[in-house]
Amino acid sequence: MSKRADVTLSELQIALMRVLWRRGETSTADVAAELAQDRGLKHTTIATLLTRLEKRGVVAQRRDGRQLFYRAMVEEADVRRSMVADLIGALFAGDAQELVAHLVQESEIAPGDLAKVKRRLARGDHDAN
Amino acid sequence: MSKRADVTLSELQIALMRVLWRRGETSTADVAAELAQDRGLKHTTIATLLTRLEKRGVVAQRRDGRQLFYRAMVEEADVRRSMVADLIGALFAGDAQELVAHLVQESEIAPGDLAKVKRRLARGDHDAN
DNA sequence: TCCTTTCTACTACAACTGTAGTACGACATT
DNA sequence: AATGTCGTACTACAGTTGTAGTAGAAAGGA
Repeated sequence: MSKRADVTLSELQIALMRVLWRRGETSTADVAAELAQDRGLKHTTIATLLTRLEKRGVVAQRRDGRQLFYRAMVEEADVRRSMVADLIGALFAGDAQELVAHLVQESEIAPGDLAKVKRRLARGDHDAN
Repeated sequence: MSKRADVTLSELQIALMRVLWRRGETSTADVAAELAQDRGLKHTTIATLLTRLEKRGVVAQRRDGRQLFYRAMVEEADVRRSMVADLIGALFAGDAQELVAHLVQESEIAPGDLAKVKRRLARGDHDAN
């Protein structure tokens, strides 16, 4: 009935997904090109990763000739939702306010920025700063 | 020079640590009692988990007779710091403000609560609501 | 038509995690 | 002393992740 809730991915898997989120359907080679660049991973490694994500249903593959194209089956927002919720559950007793307090205390964010974020969201501006 | 930075723990490992954070030095049996209760885990499972955390240096053990007592070697704040930083890095392009925006958009927190958190921190009140 | 390059499929392998079972020594109880 | 109990140490085993190598088909070039 609701969204496919639990999508937890590793950092590397998220990096893979980011490529697909940004570019839409992408060939293995193109994904590999970006990741191999940034992280020195071999093409076969990327191919393996993509195959596994496909097996999990996180991405879907389409074949065209001998090439495979992948596209994301989960949205970035879904992954954020479930992973943030998991973190809050595990580390902040399920209380999101505690997480915000942590961010301020650890100087991850300045107190004044809270208001800034609030204002920007109030404006319906979901992006800029 | 700085704090032992990278402490990433699984949900279950965090649950273990929470016991140690709350109770200080605790015997295997006592940790097991709490966790076995909540999660239906066997004592030997908890013992294994603790041994592994000890090997990683996350906890330290002290032997008294045939019993082992464990205590946390990392603070909860350290774990929060590194895990939150990892999450922000992986999922919010390193921008903590984006995480806060996410919390508000996904209704994990009400816009008005941002101010509330801010006020309470300004008061130096690091706990209550 | 061969040789080379390109891709995918399959296999491999070590680390880490969740979850226990078993063996064995120390203690407590008859 | 004989037994049962408690607690630790060691072993096990499947699933996931990071990382790749190799084989074999296909496509492109010379």
